[in-house]
Amino acid sequence: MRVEQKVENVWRSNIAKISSFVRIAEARYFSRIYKKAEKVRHTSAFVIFYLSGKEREVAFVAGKKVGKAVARNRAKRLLRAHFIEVAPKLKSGAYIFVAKAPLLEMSYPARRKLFVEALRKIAVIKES
RNA sequence: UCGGCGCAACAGGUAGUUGCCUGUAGUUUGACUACAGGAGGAAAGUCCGAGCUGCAUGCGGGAGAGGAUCCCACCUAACGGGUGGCCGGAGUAAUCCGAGGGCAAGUGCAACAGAGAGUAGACCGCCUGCUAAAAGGGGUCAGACCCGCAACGACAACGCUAAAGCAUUGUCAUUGAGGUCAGACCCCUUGGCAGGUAAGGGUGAAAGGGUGGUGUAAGAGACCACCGGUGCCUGUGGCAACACGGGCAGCCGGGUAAACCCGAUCCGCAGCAAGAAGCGCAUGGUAAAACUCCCGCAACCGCAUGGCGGUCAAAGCGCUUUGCUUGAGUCUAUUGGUGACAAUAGACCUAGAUAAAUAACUACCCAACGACAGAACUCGGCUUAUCGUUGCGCCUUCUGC
RNA sequence: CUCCCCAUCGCUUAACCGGAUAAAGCAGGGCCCUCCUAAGGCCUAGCUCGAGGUUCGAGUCCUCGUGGGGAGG
Repeated sequence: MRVEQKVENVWRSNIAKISSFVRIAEARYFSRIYKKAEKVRHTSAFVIFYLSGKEREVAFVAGKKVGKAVARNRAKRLLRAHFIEVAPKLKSGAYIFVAKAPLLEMSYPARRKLFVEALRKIAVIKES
């Protein structure tokens, strides 16, 4: 219930909207998704956590291992850019993408292929 | 020209597709549309200085603790920053570098080596005196002995001669030089003892001014000349640091304060996770405070009232709003100044996010995938990281003409 | 974001007020001992986070950087 309330607040304040997905901003909500994630997909460049639900929520994370501030920002932007491409096809629920260091060294086709394949493996892309 | 030095600017661009943040306006108001704007020279490290905000009533002052700075003048809101100079060092030069007060206030430290390491010091050396019955060398003197030599004399023998005499041999005596032995005296060297001496050697990172002379037993600032340095007085130039001189003085008092410390100057402390407001939650009568202390004034409270004592009532948690971007602002021109910078005029508004916005992809340009790298309250600096491109000014050991 | 600490062989610690060839234990390598191993004995390699500065001399003092750690919602 508490989490739902937080989500309401986020909605009301009208911040951080990406392609009809709302950004996740609450630290406790993050750890909740990490623990209860229904599907977790590891790749060489990033990790995906997915928890199904009515709302459409997303977050992009880059830890200190990725690099300095510039590298972390770029990693999150790359993940966000790929996410926007496939966002309309995704099922509703909470997504968290955690970047890893090798992401920055990959070329665009390789990144895109890896991203789409990973989402398809956990079966969250609606077949249309 | 090669090479080098200094200063400044830029930090990929263009087009298309899909997207992000903020503001303004509009609409069918939890959204959408249009327009405008949207990281840096270091945004970094957090090393300094401020603004701003608070810190047990406020204002003012003082002391202590603690910290910082240290040639001079100027610039600046301020600074430990900058500019110009001084001094010292590097370089042919342009130019660059320097935490650059005080160890002739005190206390401490200097391993090893060395005689001695801070009121200096005698290891070698140099010099003086004493010692010697010690050792060696030299000189003088007189003596004893020795053997042969030389000279001269006496005697004897033999030979020659008429004789004087000559020659040879032997013995003795004298003299001379010589050798050996022990002795006396003197000198030198070595040794021992007592001193003198800091010129020289040697040790060390460092040995208590340097060079030459006088002087002395040998030496020494013991004395003298010149040079260096220190202190005091003083002249010229400079705002000053200081520079160039003159005179006097004692003879010279080494290094280390990024050792304790002393002196002068400056600083109250904490930080936007400061602080303020709203809504909600759940407690609570003791917890919470930002270096310590003193004085004065004012306000208020209490009391036993010309005085004495005192001064917080909330702190917390969750969310939202605010602080939050117009400011010691930026650009241009002119003037003043060697310069940092200042003044005047005009123009401009230039990110304010909050899991945190500038992106992804395609094509082309260029030698280049492009360097270092992402605002988080805001400024002024410093330091560190950095692929390159361009412009301006300057130097001349070297390369070429 | 702000404010503080720390750094010595592979690991855990020493090194006094600046004076060494930087020390010890464990771990490593070699040899001895043993039928073999363990234990034990002997020997051995390996370190002051990096760059400057102060000093005659720096692990120690100072500055800058690097890498760790902590506190504040």
